[in-house]
Amino acid sequence: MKKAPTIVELAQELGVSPSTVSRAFTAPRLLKPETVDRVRAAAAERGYVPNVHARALSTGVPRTIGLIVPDIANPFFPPMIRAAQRTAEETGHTVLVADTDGDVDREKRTIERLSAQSESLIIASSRLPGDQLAELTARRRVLFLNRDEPETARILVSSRDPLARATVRLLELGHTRFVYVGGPEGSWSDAERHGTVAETLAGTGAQLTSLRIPSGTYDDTLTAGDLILSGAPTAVIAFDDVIAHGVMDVLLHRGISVPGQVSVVGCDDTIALTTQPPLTSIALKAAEAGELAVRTVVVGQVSEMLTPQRIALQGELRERATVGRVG
Amino acid sequence: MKKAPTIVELAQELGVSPSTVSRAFTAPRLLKPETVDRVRAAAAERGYVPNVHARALSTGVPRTIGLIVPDIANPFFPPMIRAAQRTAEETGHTVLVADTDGDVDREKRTIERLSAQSESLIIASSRLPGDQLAELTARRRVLFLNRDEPETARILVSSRDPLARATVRLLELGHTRFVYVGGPEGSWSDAERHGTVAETLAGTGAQLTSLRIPSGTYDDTLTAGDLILSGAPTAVIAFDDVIAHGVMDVLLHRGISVPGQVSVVGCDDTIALTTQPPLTSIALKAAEAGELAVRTVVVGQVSEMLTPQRIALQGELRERATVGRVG
DNA sequence: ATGAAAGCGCTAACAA
DNA sequence: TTGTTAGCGCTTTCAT
Repeated sequence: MKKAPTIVELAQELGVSPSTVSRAFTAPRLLKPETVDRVRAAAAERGYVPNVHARALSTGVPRTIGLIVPDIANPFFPPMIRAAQRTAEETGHTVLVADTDGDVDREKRTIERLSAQSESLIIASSRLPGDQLAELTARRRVLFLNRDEPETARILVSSRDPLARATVRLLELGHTRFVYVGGPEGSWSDAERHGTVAETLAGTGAQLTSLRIPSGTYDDTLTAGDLILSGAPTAVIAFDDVIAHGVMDVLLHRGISVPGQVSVVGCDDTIALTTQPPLTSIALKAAEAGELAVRTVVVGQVSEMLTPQRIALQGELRERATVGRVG
Repeated sequence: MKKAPTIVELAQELGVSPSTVSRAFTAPRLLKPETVDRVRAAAAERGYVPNVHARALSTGVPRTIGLIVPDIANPFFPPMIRAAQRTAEETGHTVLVADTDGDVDREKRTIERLSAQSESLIIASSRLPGDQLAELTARRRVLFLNRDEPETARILVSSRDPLARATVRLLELGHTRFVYVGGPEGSWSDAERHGTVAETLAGTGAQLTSLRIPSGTYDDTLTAGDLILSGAPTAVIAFDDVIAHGVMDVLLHRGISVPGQVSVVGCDDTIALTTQPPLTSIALKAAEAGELAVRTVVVGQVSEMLTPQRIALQGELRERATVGRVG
């Protein structure tokens, strides 16, 4: 296997100094344009690729951004990861993705491991206790996604506005008995969604019953059918589309028509999932969050911590066919 | 921001030489056990983490494995990526995942970029022309996933055996008119599945019609409804579950019962997707492939190319409720 | 069993 | 505009 040439070899072949070769890539404006061309041409021809490790060691800044997610197989994350990687490319950064399994210990270990080789960390849906987050922020350049801890830099993929809008819409259509079917315990998203529905309904006289499908699976939603229907709801708002799908099938099995008798609203707008009739849902700004996260951590001195700020990216209501007038 | 100590600082504090600290991690058997303990304890306490860049530069082997996939958002890949990362951890390797968008140029650039910082490359569903693959294999330590190029090291996530079994089963149930609804053009999986169905049906007198939904989307499958049904099939075998789902809804819309009048078989066994009745499908060994891929590239000298070999991991037929006697 | 020293490939003062 | 030189943090002979 033929290995790529080093900067020194290239320099010798060209009869210039190593610094000249280096500068042709890192500070071309310091060189005579024709020198830059000559070096770059030779580099391209010989297949020279700068060694990231040597560069990182020399400059002290690894052009790497660590991205930690609880579960890469959760369909919410891949679009975010993609967007982060595309954005990082623009500034020559590499995104190192790691998966914690939603496990706190694993998350801690992953943070340790990635810290050592990244200039910044982006942590999604962190399960770390609040005090540890604060401590972490003080020592590392870190940005949180979907974790709303005061005094930290964070970006939230919010469904507040569109969900409030959906709830108001249901109210306008005459709905009075609501059920919120929540998802995993301790999730910021679940808390936000539940809170939004509760706040919007407060003082309207409408009744809200809440329950939770901790696993978030379709099967468990089916199992919880009786519970969901016990309050004879006219509208069901689900934590996400998978649960909403389960709710629809519970309804279907009992001959309850959607949206004729009961309206259903999902969240996440997972396109892979196609229900009959098409589910009204909320499209989240996951990709935008990934992009913004990278842009945020890439600016400024790597030796400085990120300025604490809270950015909430509002999703969009996608009105389809599962919401109708109460009747 | 307090930065992690280096090996030299740690050595000074302990009153030993840098080599001793280094050896406590890389070659503890050369040291007196009590020295090892002392160093490790101090390291843990001071939060010492070896600098991967320095290590990679010094040893010449970056303990990094590049994993290139066409689309991280394709539900087939995340489980594979997860498994690869978990396995890589065992040997202290890091998996660097990159996404090519299914674009050949981007794939080439990604290969260049990752080669420079990885000891091996695992490339899934490569779109590169055959001759370039050969050239690449000669220069880099690379393993292919789902790309069946002779003379290369490759692992194939196969559905041949289970799909042949499903086809035979349909034959036994009296089916005679089959339709294969294919997926993306040029995909190895699609070719294998189509080929398996065709080979199994050959000489049985059964009739096979084939078409393709290049986008692989649910909506486009719906649109192709007339085409799919034009041959009045009694059994439809779909490239994947998304297409199978579309086929089922096409059937549903026209009042054709499943499996009463038409049987349907999917592939991939995407659990997120739950059809009515439950879809008979084929579970693929994606995670196993990710694990095996890492184990394969991790062994041996990094300066040597991988020995060409073809490993096919057979999936499993999951018989559910969409296959029945021809009626 | 441990230390001293060289060097991995690159960048960044400092010189020229 | 270009060259020289000294590290970056670590591993690894070679000494001791």
